[in-house]
Amino acid sequence: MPTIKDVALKAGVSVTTVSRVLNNRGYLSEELKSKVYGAMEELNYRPNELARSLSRSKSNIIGLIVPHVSHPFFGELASHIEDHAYRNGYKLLLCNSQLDKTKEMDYIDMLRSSRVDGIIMGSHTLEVEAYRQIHLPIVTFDRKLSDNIPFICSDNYNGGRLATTLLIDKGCQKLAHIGGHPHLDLLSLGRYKAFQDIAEQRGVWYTSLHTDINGFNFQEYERLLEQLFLQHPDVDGIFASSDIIAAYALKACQESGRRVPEDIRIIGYDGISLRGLLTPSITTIRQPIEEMGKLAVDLILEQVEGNSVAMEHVFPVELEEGGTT
Amino acid sequence: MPTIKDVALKAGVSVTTVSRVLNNRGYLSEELKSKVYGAMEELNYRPNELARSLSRSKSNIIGLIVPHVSHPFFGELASHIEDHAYRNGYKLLLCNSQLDKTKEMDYIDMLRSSRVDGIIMGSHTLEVEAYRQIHLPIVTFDRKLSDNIPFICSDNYNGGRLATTLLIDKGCQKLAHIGGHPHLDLLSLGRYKAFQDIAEQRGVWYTSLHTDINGFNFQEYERLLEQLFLQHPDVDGIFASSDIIAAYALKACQESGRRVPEDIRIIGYDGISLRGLLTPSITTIRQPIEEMGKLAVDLILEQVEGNSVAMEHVFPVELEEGGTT
DNA sequence: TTGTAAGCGTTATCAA
DNA sequence: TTGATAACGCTTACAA
Repeated sequence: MPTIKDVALKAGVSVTTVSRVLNNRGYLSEELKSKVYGAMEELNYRPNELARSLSRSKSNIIGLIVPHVSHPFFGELASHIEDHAYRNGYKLLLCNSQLDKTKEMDYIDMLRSSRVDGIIMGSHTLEVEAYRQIHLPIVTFDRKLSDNIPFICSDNYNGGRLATTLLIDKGCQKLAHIGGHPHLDLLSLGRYKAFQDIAEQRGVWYTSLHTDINGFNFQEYERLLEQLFLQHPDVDGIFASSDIIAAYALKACQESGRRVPEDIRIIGYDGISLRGLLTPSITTIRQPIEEMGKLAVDLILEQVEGNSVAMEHVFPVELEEGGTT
Repeated sequence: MPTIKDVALKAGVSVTTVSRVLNNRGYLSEELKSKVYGAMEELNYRPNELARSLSRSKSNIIGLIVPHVSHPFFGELASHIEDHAYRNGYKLLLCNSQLDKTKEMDYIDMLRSSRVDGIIMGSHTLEVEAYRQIHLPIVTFDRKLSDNIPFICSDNYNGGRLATTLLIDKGCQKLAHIGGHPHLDLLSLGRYKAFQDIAEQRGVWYTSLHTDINGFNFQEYERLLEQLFLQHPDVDGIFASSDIIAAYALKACQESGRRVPEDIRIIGYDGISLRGLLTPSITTIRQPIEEMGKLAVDLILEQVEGNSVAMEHVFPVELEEGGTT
């Protein structure tokens, strides 16, 4: 591969000049520019980003850690993050933690070693202290790690309120909530909190199930629903904390002969675009995934530029009725 | 951030020695090792991968270009690629081309500038020549670009044969195929070819629809199905070239009062894990996505190490019956 | 306006 | 067994 030296030689100038042309710094005559560009063209020269990054102490890489990109919510989020990063001249290093502590820690180390300019955390299996040690621009999703790490989330409590209220207004009398493990003190617990509050305020019976700490296991969702219907066959309203869980709930209902929404109503959370592919399409609480992804990138960029950023970024949610309520 | 120099100073040795310890090269007394490791520990030292990469001319990064990670098939594929790369000490740079020529070309340039060790291409919107110019270890999915670029695909023709045969054996008499744009000379066209061949051999009527060149637009799938049922309301068998398209077909059937599989049968392709979430679950031709992803990484690694690799990697497919046939 | 030379943090080649 | 020192390819004072 040709280097800046080769270009300089061919153009009959110094490397400094080539570098200047490359970065458009200082006064450069048109003649000089075209001479240098010509040489680059001829040699099919591509500046070595590794060298640039080393020299500038800036890699233009953002690390993204999520549990699984194959989970539709994170897939969509990652897509938006990638696109926004791209538009800002950044590259994205993709890390699936699989909610494995070791892998997540490994990745944090790798990202630091790779001198990424910032990390977007969509997975949080470690102790708060581990994140504090990162000393790099960070943004997290759905978790408040400390007072000086910005986080992005949807208005979980309001989402939970909307969902629960809808179920009750439609006449449900025995509610169930299915969500992630509460031990992970995620902000999404607000959904559950609202569920409890509203159900109690309205005097409606409710129960709750959750995945084990590893979450995101599709088979587990099936198991949970089996369990629910075994213990409480007369549940007539389910608030699932993700559209995927809601989809499994729908499936379990259909397979057990329950009519949706006549016998039992279901509402999910997230608003993934795949929800429209089910029949009936799932009623959900939509988070603005694209805007949230964009903001994550913006917050990293702001921090990279040394600007201070707000810590709390709560996005409004919207009830989107499908056919399951 | 502390550098190797700081470690050397603190340990009272030269940087060469620290580097040796870091890379475990040559004879190193236990005493020396622990002295150096101790210093690293104390300083919380992390080797700078940018510097290492520059010096070794090897980044340990693989670039992955796909149309959209948010598409379940590519999401799963990306997950497996990521995990296998991780297990081999490689990082993954994620690029969504969105089937946009400019973006794809941009990314190829970015990846070359970033000195990635290889590129896995799951998107191909450019002319063959553009890929030939890359001069880097490459692997492609579902497309043969030239005689010396290895490719990975499933046994598309056999998959198409299995799918079509099943529909006909079950009694379908008017078949429809829905797939991607045939202009992209992808190997997945083999599915359609088999569909035609078998239908003709068996003397069954058939028609075919395809997306426009940009593909992967969920709304377009809905439009295509509307069109199909308008023109051929009596179609009783659909072979969709992806499970997602099949899911939209299922939805369209259910919404138009067609009973599946009584009135019309549907079979998809891919075997994404989300297919189980639909009711009824979709019959599909399963590709071994995990193995294919792993092989992609392995083929890059082999090339990186200078070994020659086979060019054709065709994976067997499996018919997996769900409730739509 | 252009060039020289010293970094950036490693690894690798020689000597000692 | 360890250590100077020159790369790796680029940016950036500082000079000219």
